[in-house]
Amino acid sequence: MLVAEICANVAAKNVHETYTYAVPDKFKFLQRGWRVIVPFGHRKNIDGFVMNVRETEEVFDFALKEIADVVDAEPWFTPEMILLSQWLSDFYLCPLSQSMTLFMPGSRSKKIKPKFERIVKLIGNFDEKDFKRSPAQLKILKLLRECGEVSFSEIKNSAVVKTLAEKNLIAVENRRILRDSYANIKSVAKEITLTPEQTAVIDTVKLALMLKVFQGFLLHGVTGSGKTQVYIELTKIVRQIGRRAVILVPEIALTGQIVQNFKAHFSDVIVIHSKLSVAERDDIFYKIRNGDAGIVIGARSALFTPIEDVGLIVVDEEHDNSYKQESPPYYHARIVAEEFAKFHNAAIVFGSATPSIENYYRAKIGDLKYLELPHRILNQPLPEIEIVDMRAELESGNKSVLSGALKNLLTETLTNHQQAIILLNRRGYSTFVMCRKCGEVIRCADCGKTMTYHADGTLRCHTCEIEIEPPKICPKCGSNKIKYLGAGTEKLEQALREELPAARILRMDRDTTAKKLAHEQILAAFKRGDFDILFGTQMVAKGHDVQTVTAVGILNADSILFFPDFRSAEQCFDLIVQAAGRAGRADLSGKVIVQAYNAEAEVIKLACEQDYKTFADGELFKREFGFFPPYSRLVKLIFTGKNAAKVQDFAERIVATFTQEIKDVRAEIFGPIPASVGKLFNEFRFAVLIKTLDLEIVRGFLKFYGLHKSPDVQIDFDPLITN
DNA sequence: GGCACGAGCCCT
DNA sequence: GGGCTCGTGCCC
Repeated sequence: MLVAEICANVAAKNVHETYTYAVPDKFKFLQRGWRVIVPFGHRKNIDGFVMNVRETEEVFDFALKEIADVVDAEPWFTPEMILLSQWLSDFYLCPLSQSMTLFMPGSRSKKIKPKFERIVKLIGNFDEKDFKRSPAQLKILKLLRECGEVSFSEIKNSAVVKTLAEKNLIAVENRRILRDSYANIKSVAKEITLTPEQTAVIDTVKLALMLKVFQGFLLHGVTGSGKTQVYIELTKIVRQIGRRAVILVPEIALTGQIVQNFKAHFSDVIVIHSKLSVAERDDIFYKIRNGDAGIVIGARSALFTPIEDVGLIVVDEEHDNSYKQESPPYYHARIVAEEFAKFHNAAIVFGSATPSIENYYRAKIGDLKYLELPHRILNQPLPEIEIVDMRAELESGNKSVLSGALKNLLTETLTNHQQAIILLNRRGYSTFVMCRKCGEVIRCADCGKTMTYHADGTLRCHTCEIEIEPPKICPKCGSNKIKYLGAGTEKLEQALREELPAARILRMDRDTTAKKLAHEQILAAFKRGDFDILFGTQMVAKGHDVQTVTAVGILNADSILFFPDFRSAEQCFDLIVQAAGRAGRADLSGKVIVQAYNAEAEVIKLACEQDYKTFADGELFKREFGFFPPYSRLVKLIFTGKNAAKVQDFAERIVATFTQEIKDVRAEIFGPIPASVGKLFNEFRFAVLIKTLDLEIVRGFLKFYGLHKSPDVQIDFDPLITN
């Protein structure tokens, strides 16, 4: 009897095992990797993934059910996809179905109808004089002689097509249309002379590419040092030896530029993004499976395609937090990408102007090979940075969000017909609403975070997206002394309009980019020169390269430092250096104004000097002392439930048990404390943090107590924030 | 996740 | 005794 081990794709944390099903004769072609439909429990139509097929005489002590149907016409999962799924499930303690579902972006298995187009083609020879009395036929034949082939829908006369087909002069065939929303991006490769630094970097990685072995590199290149060109040259090498490349970027919407650059050099670039429709995704996977994609570019999800024989994987802007998935299984694309590279015997290049402290450390101890691009291309200097102390500004009577120095810089920029970028990392108008009498701050009734006032007159919670009317009197003391404090991007907008009325300004934050292509449209308009000042949240500081930007303003540069977290200094440093890096990238020199209340903070100073190594070494010293990554690995547990006391009690018992059992390795456990999002969807949340030298022991503990199967516990390996 | 099953508890 | 909720275990 032929049976199959099936991974049932149910969204249940506690279904980790595979199930045995009978394979009916009509499906005896099934193999590992196929997607099927199976009955499961009381449900008739569950997606299943075939993990194994075998012949057996075994007698089962339960009634075997039969596989009901198959989903596709070929296996969906390649061997590499299954290996990576299994690795994810072992590392992150998630059900296999969950990690395998990552390889089906968009949705569950669906029988997608491929889109076909009817094409009319010329297949025979004809003589024009034979068609004197059939002008309609002649017209079509001439059209086809000119164009080769034409879409059926363009020829409105189907009767004539039929006649010509019967004469064997033309053929009508169905061709699969591959939907690709990035198909229209085209540009021309510019002739580029590589700098000696770029050449040296390329030569080093080339060795690993030629050897077809796994090796990790950290490419530390200052902003504007030409990292993208390095990626392109490496991709050329890997394509020459017949292997493929995967290029990961933090957020595809903000990096249209890299797509453009690659498309200028290569004809077989595929772009993956999370907003792919199921149909688009199927078409793209089909192309990749056929081997028609030599280069896959995309965000995290670009790791989860059927691509084979990959020789190079690039993680661009590797320090970026969007590489961390903030929903189960909470994977970090930086970690997964490296595993992916190992399975493919590929080289992996982590690139950044501000490498993550983790990877900087690995480069220091030789775990990654360190490559450096310390200068901008064309020897353009790094921008000049000035720190403005906003407390002094306030004392001198300037209450605006714009300091005098920034206002002067912007005025000068406008006069010179150049462009400016301003970063303010809070959206909305006022970032909090407070009663001046009793000090009460309006908080979200659901999660307890401070609510933000928006210019449209609403108070919003940026975590739960709850919207309320701002209260006229204080809900606590009844006073009417309600004050709107703290500046967001909307208030900045108002200040710019009032103080620089001639400037054409453009806001970019989550509120103005809600639509699918809004990011690209905003950046394109700014690049065309339709606007003088682009301002908004940190998305204005990411990756893009606008040649005429000479001025950058960073407001509330130190605001991150008020969130006490072991990574806040790193975040602050990255933000300043990355934002400053947008200035003066072509032959125009750049100037940057950094506004801060805590202007003498060491991080601000080092960031303004762009002294990465001093900063990173100091950070390493602090982290070693505090037993934080890279000197430990973190595991965060979030316990949830409707009854706060019960949740806390359970978490406390787990912490006590851990403390007792895990004595012989260096591991520390902290908490429970109310999580940073203390309440969500009407459930209370408590955080527990584990620091360890040995993740395997922690995994063993979590598994022994079944925490990975509990719907009330979320496990986050390598969390971004600790609570 | 979704459902069946059984323990515990209240009702007239 | 019947019917309700809630916690628990299983799904091949």
